[in-house]
Amino acid sequence: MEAHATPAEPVADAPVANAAETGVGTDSSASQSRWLDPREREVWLALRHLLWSLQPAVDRQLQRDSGLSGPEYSVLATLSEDPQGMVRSGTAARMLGWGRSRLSHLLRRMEAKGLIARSCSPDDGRGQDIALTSAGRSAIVEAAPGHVDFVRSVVFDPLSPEQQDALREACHRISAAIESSGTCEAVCEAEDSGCDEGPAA
Amino acid sequence: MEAHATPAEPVADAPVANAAETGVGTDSSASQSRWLDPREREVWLALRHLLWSLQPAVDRQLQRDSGLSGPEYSVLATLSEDPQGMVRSGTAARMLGWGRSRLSHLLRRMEAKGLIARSCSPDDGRGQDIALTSAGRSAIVEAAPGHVDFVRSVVFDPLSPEQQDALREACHRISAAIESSGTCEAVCEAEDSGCDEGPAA
DNA sequence: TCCTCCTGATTGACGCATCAACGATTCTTG
DNA sequence: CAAGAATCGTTGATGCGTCAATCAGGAGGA
Repeated sequence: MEAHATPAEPVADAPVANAAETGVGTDSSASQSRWLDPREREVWLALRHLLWSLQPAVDRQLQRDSGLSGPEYSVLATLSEDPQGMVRSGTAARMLGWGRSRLSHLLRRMEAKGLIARSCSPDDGRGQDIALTSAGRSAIVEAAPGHVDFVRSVVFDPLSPEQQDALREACHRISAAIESSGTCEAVCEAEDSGCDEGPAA
Repeated sequence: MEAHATPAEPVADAPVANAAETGVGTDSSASQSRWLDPREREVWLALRHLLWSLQPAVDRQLQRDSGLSGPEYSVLATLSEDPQGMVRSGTAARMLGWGRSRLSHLLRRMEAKGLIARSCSPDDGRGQDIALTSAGRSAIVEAAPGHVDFVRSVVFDPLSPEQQDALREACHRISAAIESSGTCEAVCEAEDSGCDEGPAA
């Protein structure tokens, strides 16, 4: 059921399985890291399962119903937020919390598909202005309702408001811990962005 | 701060932003999907942020401290669970909740690195037995403690036991909703597997 | 002005995931 | 036993993400 790279109580003195998968408990090894106890293990497995299934599920719904990949949708959504439907590449990368490279690769493919257009000369000769094409706007306008419906059916419908708030709080705390652990990178430099006003159809 | 493909109140009658990013509210569009209200939006953004940061963080920690990718670690962990350190390819795929193709590609690379070995003849001529090499076993044994420490520091330390349980429950519910939405695939067919006993060093 | 440094963005290489198609083997059934 | 079907695993194409290297434009100082 839970399946997935599941752990296994190794041996020795270490309480139980490691993070979520392993089976290498033993006593030797380095560190005196406390293994996860059964309860913690269940928590981690549940979270792990969510990580492995939610993102792909969202992507698949978009792909299936709108022919857009998750990242493409994110870019189009970001552009659609802007009154002009046009933002600097670097700004978009910051808003998305992505690295420039990642966005650049994606924009190349999206430009080829006609979803966005790049005009290379702003006031700063280095930047590029990314603009939503009409095809891009149609795509996002058509994809949004289904996306919202899906998210609602998958994360909101099965949770009570209290559970939703608890989830938000947990997410915030974990995210904060990740950020102060130095183990992130592009995702962390995000700054501004809020919600302007959507141009819409 | 939250940044990320953030929404934007579009226009019209629709309450607010869509799932988490968009800006294409409008009144037209199809469906009468209820947009997310501000509170829901916050929940979704927090979850979205977690999805985008936790998995990469775990992968980076593994890569940095052990030279293993996340998927590689999962495979090694799965093999290490088995007393023989050897399982059928298809079985491993089921335990991991992965597609056969995905595993096959990964195994090819792992075999090239000497982490695992494939012996092609079991009782069933189609299958392959995947075995942990000594190098593979060393790798997982060395990587596990750091992995557990990281998971502990990032998801358990910042949460009270009550919050952890609430998180588990929320994850279960969302995962269940995903599975009954038909928007998953390989991840969902998992069956058996629990925790045997770890072979360890 | 010229040189240096910083920033903005692209590129190529590589690992990774999905999808569709393909051999291969085993099971099933007439 | 001999199709035909289901299963196992691989492969190739393509999209996606990261990293390191690179090019291009702009900013500050001598």
